[in-house]
Amino acid sequence: MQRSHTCGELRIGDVGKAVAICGWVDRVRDHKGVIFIDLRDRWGRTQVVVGPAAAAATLVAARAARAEWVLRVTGTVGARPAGTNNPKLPTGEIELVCGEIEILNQAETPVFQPGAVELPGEEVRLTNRWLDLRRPAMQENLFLRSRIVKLLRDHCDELGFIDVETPMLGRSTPEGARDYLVPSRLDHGCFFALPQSPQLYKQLLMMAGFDRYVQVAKCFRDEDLRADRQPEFTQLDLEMSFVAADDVMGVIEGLVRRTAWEILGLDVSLPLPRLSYDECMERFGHDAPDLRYGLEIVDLTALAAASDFRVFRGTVEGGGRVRGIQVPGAAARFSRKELDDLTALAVEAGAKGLIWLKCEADGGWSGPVAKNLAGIAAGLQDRLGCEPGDLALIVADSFEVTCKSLHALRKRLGADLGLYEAHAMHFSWVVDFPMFARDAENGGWVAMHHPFTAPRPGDLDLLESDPAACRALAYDLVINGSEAGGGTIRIHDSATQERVFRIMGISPELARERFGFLLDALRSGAPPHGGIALGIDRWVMLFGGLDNIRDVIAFPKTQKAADMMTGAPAAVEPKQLTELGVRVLVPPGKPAPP
RNA sequence: GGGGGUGUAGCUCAGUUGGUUAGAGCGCCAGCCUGUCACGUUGGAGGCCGCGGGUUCGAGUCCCGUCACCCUCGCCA
Repeated sequence: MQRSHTCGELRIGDVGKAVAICGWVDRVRDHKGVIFIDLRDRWGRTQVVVGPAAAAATLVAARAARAEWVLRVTGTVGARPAGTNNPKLPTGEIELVCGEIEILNQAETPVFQPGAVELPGEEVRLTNRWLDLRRPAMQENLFLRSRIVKLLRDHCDELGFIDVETPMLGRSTPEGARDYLVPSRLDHGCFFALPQSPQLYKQLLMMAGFDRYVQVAKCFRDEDLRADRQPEFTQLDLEMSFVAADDVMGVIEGLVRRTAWEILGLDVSLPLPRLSYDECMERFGHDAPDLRYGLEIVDLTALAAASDFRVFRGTVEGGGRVRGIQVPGAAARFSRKELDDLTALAVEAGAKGLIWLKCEADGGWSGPVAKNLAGIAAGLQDRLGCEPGDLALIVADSFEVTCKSLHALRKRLGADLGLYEAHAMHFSWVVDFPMFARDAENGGWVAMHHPFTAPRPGDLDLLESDPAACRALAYDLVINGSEAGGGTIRIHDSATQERVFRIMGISPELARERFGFLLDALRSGAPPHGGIALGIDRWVMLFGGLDNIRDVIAFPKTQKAADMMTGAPAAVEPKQLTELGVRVLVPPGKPAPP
């Protein structure tokens, strides 16, 4: 070992010890007679002091040392002189009185200093990720991630789960997200797909009798990115046999409770609240509602039907809905421009407009259309629970549009009005999802979760007669308005599976070709089973109080799914393409690497 | 693919109504400094104003296009 201690380890009790530490030069403060060097490593920072009595070579090295040089320093731990302690550092009561400095490596002037106060732009951080990852904040994020992953694994291990790895090179299936494809060298024109999730493999492990499977699984989806979405991401994927939804949810609740306690010291009471999908859409307009604050949606359709206001009447007569939210005490807080911004937000979500009403001191409404609503003024106040000073925001449109726009407004207001504590955590389940949703492209039915989801036993009869009404044995874990996990009980008999395929327009022949192995396995003794996958990146982000998934991923991708550090994706040698039987239609602008 | 934001020194940013030589802080280089810890202090170097067109006597500033990064809608079983 080149070092006896780390840079975060030495304390007042170590005074007098001869030690050796290694690390990066965080800062040098050269006072001519005495030179201070802050040496930094993963564990912390220690001040090295080089006095005028130091050996000539040591003085030369200390004067030469620059930011991010890598040093090995030997010397004696000394107590700092009275009045020079640094209470900001855990090592602030001691310093390493320098004996010798060994320069392990020099460093060019860094593009930015990991210890700097100002955070560089993300482009700079991503191109120089190794520097960015030297920053204590980023190191903390990755430590947190490591702790959470270990905790999840330990918990599953204690519950008897077996960790099984599944292939990365699999078969493309048309369902779901766009696949990342890998061309086959031995079979030109054929491609592997990187897994969007190990879904079928883990079901087959149940059919193989493994009973309880878990994997920290890398997943790939070639879709556009978001602040909380990367094209490659990590799931805690698990599956259990002989279970009902409650059993799977129980395991996850144990994980939630343990993680919240060990990471945040938070005592989460179980069971977690459960909301049905329908209730979520009615009360919050979204299937992953942020329950850290109120601003629930109120239905005003019946009231609107009785009004003279043409917009309301027309919407109701057209089968639409009139819904709104009451924003307590907000009437005075929003200027005309800010209300215009809120309107723009609603319009962006598809609404034709936003009706805003301010509840005045005399109890009446004011606002652009207040006079049109005279007839139902009292009714509105009653339904919305508005008092003087409150603001009411109302959208009249189809149910879907009222959901989308009011959800957007709710989200904006919750954040802007500071309706929740910065560190608040709220965990809940959303259950009773519909089995199917309409395909936006061809109008057919598509699986809301995935095509292997079991319908509620009581809804089996609805499969063909009324697919829209059929509910699934599905459950999503929601943390702070973010989908942090989702799972289902799976279909475990081939007959039901084939029925579900058929509803989604997958013919028996197509089903056999693509999922023959699954249907065969289902017919060869498949136990009832179900499972869930947790988005680990999101978990770490949420438990770390962060708002960006890239900060919990060591080497993330940009919005164009590029790696700014390595330059991936990049062109390849023509020879490689020939070997793979691949021809590029539109060559990229950048030259192939040498 | 659509909407929005950003792009000026190594980094973070300012830059007025289009007007002379584009500034600041940090960092860098050099000098001074024996108790600092975001050390202090004096001096210095450092610019394709993302890129390409255009308007103009004159463009960092106005117009058009384009690229990159970020947020967002679509998309994400």
